[in-house]
Amino acid sequence: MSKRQVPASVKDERLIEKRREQMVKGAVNLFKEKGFHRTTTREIAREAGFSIGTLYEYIRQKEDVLYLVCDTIYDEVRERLEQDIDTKQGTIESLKRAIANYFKVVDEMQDEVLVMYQEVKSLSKDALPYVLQKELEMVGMFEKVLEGCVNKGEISLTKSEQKLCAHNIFVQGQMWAFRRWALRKMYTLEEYIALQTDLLLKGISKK
Amino acid sequence: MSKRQVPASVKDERLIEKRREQMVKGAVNLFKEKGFHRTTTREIAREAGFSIGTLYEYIRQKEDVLYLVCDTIYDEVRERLEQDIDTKQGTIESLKRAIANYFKVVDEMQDEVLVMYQEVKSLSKDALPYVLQKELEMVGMFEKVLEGCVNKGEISLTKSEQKLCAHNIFVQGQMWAFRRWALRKMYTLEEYIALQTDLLLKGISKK
Amino acid sequence: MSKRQVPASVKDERLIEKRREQMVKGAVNLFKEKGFHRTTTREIAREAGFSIGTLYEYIRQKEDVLYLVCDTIYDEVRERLEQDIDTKQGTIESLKRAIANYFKVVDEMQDEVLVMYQEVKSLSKDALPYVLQKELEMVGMFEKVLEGCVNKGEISLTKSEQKLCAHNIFVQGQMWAFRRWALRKMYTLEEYIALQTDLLLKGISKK
Amino acid sequence: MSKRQVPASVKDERLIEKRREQMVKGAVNLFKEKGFHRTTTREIAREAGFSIGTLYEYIRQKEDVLYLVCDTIYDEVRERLEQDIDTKQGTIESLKRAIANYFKVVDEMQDEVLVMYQEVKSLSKDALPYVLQKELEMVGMFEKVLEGCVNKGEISLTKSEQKLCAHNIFVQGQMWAFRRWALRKMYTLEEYIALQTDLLLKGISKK
DNA sequence: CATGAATGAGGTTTCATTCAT
DNA sequence: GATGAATGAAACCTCATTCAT
Repeated sequence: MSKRQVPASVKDERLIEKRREQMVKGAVNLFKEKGFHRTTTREIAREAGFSIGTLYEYIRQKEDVLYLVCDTIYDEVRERLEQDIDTKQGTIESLKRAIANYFKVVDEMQDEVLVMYQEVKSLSKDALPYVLQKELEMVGMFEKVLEGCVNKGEISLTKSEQKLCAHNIFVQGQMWAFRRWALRKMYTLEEYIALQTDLLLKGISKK
Repeated sequence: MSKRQVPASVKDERLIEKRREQMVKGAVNLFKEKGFHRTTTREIAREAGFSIGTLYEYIRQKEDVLYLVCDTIYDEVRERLEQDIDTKQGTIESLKRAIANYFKVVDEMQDEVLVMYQEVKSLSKDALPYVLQKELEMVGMFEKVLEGCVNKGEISLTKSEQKLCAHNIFVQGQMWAFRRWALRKMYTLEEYIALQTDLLLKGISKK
Repeated sequence: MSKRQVPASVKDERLIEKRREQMVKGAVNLFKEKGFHRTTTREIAREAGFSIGTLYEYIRQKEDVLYLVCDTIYDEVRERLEQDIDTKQGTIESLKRAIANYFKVVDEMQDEVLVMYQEVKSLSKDALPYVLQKELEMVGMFEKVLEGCVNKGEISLTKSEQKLCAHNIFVQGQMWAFRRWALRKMYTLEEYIALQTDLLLKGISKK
Repeated sequence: MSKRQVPASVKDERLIEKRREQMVKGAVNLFKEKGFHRTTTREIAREAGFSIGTLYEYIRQKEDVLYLVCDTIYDEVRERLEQDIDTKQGTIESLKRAIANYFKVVDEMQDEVLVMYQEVKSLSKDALPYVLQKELEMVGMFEKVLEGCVNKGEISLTKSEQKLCAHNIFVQGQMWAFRRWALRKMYTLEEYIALQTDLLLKGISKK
């Protein structure tokens, strides 16, 4: 499944990219504050720095903005993950680093993660699969890291456990954004990383 | 923080309860399908089986419906949890049962949990705290169970770990609802319960 | 043109009178504050001390309340005028007394006068004539007093001037209510009475 | 106290002026017939010749239309008064002319005057002062004329009497609009002017 | 005779989208 | 390629009135 195209009336590809960047940037700010549905297209245009007419030269519908926003955020998160993760090393240490780095990315992009997290469901049946696919790919990255560790004999997990574990890691990262109302009162980011890593590795039962 | 009151024009308390039940039931169905914002008040009224005028005899604003929906769902989930959970026993077995029961409740109420999960953020600043409070109370129940186990020496966790672990359990239950698009393809409920419980207890690192 | 009947479902005449009194009293308070259109029938019922259902046992439409209000106020103003005015005496003194008394009545009933003044126009084409008729009757009282003075040779006015002068007096009384925002800052009631009487009698041109 | 601004979404000032003119014109017609409260925003838009959406590009609330209507009418009345009145001459003749002209303006604009007269009270507490201020300015114009006459020794009035007299003149003009149901049956405009001027100057008591 | 729950027409307002300039 | 005025469907909400109890 490749990238979903959002048609524009304008031809100049360079310009399209530029305008859409402005658009997404403005939209994230607004969605953060009021959510997708309470944000108007006029506000998006104004925040992006151009007119409502221009906005519609680069999208067909309001929902396209949401898609672009989600798409952009996922791309950025993934890109930053890819830089940090070494899926081949297969050491506990590399797993820990992957988790820590991912949690840090979430922390730095918490607004974006939150927005995306809360608004994906507003995407049309048409656009949703593309975004979910991206999520699966990211989960897949953690799966790879785990697999590496298993292969190296550092940990022992069935395929099923690997997959679930990858989902857990992914969700625990998002948790830091969408449950910050509760977690932030209790932990710093570093504590959160340390605790989650520990629980993940050792479990809770006595040895 | 006690229950937040939604004022009604109608006086008969019995009737209020009955009508609101109809209302919530209808609303959940609609929210499930189209989300809060895409659902109109007229649709809610129709689905509930009465007129738009009558709807507004029992609420002041559309948002009140959302609050009542969230409130009702939380109450039901908690009620069912309370029946099943034994916070005093302090055995690993009782912890497992608590988790399994909670996950089963989430499974049975997956539509409701999903709705609530996705729409809480649409609540006004005014209503949100009441709902978050309820969530914390439920997390607190798992904390108690964990504490019981610690006290009995069955497991060893710091206070901090207990709290985080309770959050994790709670979120992993919700996960079964909000990530069913991915999880359902891989696991049955029973498998999910078994795997999560195992990971939680033993962790992933080799003994 | 006799009194316009507002039909009631209830038979007991005594009761009708009592309920309508309550109704008018409550309504005047509300109209004073928010005007006829912004006042709801429910509010009228509540302020009157009974239920919306009961209200509609004594009127057919909301507008009937307005008619009853106007009717009642006019009757009270006229009644109080009739007590004070001596149309036969024909002295300047009696004219002065009539004016002073009328202005005092307006002052005491300023809320009612204001309400009536501002809301008559909301009466239906059907009810309006009855109320205007009452107004003409009151103007007629001043006309009589003026006529008395003319007949006694105290003042000299043509029939036309008498009529207009009566209107002027009547409106200058209402003025005290509907322009109180301006007049009250400049005059006490006594000053207002004295000045208006003086201007009326002597005019402004040098003798 | 300067002009109260009604915000528009449209930027082109020329266009705003034009559209608001259409709007006010249509609204006066409708208010004349059914009053402010019984006129719908849709009707106003249709009468003005554009869509409901366009209407709301030029106002924020229905009440803004009423404010613009009142504002416009006052401005027009005043403008026409200013053209005619010579406040400096100080002759009885100029006073008579001022009154006659004012009464003629009221006669020509009787619908507008009536509308404004009956609906000002529906203005919000926010907008009312601006309109009352305009009324005071117009009263002030008559005050000036009277003052001129006093200074020239043509008439003799105390300051207090001048002020009241100005109010009387102003109200007697409006009377011709709001009591036309009674006055028109008795007098032509010319008769009304002649009689009121006469009564004003000479009073009613015998010389 | 009194009540108040139910109704739904209709009010005001918003806002995604278009299109002439 | 950019603008922003115009549109009107459709949203939320109110409230006069009815009628079964």
